[in-house]
Amino acid sequence: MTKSQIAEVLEEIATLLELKDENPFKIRAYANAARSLETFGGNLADLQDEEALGKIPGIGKAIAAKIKELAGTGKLKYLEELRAEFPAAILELFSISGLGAKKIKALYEQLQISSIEQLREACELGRVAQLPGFGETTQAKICTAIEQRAKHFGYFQFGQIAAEAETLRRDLAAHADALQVDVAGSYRRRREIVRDVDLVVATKKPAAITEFFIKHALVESIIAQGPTKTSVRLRSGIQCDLRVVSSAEYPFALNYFTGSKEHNIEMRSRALERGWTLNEYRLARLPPDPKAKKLRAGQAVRRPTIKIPTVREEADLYRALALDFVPPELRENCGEFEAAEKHS
DNA sequence: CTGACGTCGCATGGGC
DNA sequence: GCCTATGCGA
DNA sequence: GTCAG
Repeated sequence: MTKSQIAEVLEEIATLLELKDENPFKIRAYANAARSLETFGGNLADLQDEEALGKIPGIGKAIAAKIKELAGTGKLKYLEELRAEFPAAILELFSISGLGAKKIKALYEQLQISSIEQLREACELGRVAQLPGFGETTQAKICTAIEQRAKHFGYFQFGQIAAEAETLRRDLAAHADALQVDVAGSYRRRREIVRDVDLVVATKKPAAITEFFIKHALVESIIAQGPTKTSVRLRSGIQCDLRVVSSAEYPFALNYFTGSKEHNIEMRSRALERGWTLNEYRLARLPPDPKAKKLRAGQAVRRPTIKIPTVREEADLYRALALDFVPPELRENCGEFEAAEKHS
């Protein structure tokens, strides 16, 4: 069994544990282990060497043993047991956007729904809307989500949507109230496959930008709309998210929404090392730690906090974290930090 | 051994 | 109609 | 379930 196949198994375990309503952190532990194994570039000569496996971040004793079993026998008792608790097809329901473990579980337990086809039928018969926690609106949304999936499987080729993305960026940028505009997300990272288009706009008039956006000719329907975040469906069928922020927040939002998730985690952790906290809006001083107090009452105990540099553009943020600028294409936490590390 | 594990915006359903 | 807890997605 | 303190 290959590394990727084993990672997929760990993903499946995470999904099945979610359906079982297991501890969310246990679920994430499996998902993290899957990701970690997948991206682990090190010399893993032997997937059966539990000791070596345990050294991979996110993989401990329990998961190392499971990987060993998989690598050795091609099977996993634990997985078989989990699978036995649900019909095999039920996992495809997770590909309907808007459906998560909780809703899928309810549909399964109360209407015995375990496939997309069964779900479509139940929606058309109006049965889904009767369930507690569901309603007419949710039922209708599920119907359109099923149609969406049939058309695109939820994925798009970069080239398929490049023209739309650029048009939106250009038209937003031409708006008098738009101070800065960029396409972020996996599109900015130039991934071949993208699931949505993420736009970030800096403005002093969020409402004006949002209104302009939802009325754009490329927008087919509105999925969600709020003061800072708006999601729409474009004519091509792809989902497009608009984030509206202030100029001061812009570099942070652009960086955050460009990702990748793994890259962001590493960025946050580098900020932490310097006594800062990084999120999609700002770099700030770490809030006072409640238990690091009490010593030397009366005296201000100061943490080795470094003064926060001003960040006006994305490059400033990398500079603040003592990194060379990392081009979006390389932001996958596959060695870019080692490469960007400034050895002083 | 024990506590943390990211966090927040939006839509919805249901109770008032 | 308003308020809030929950699920979902990112 | 994994990790750091």
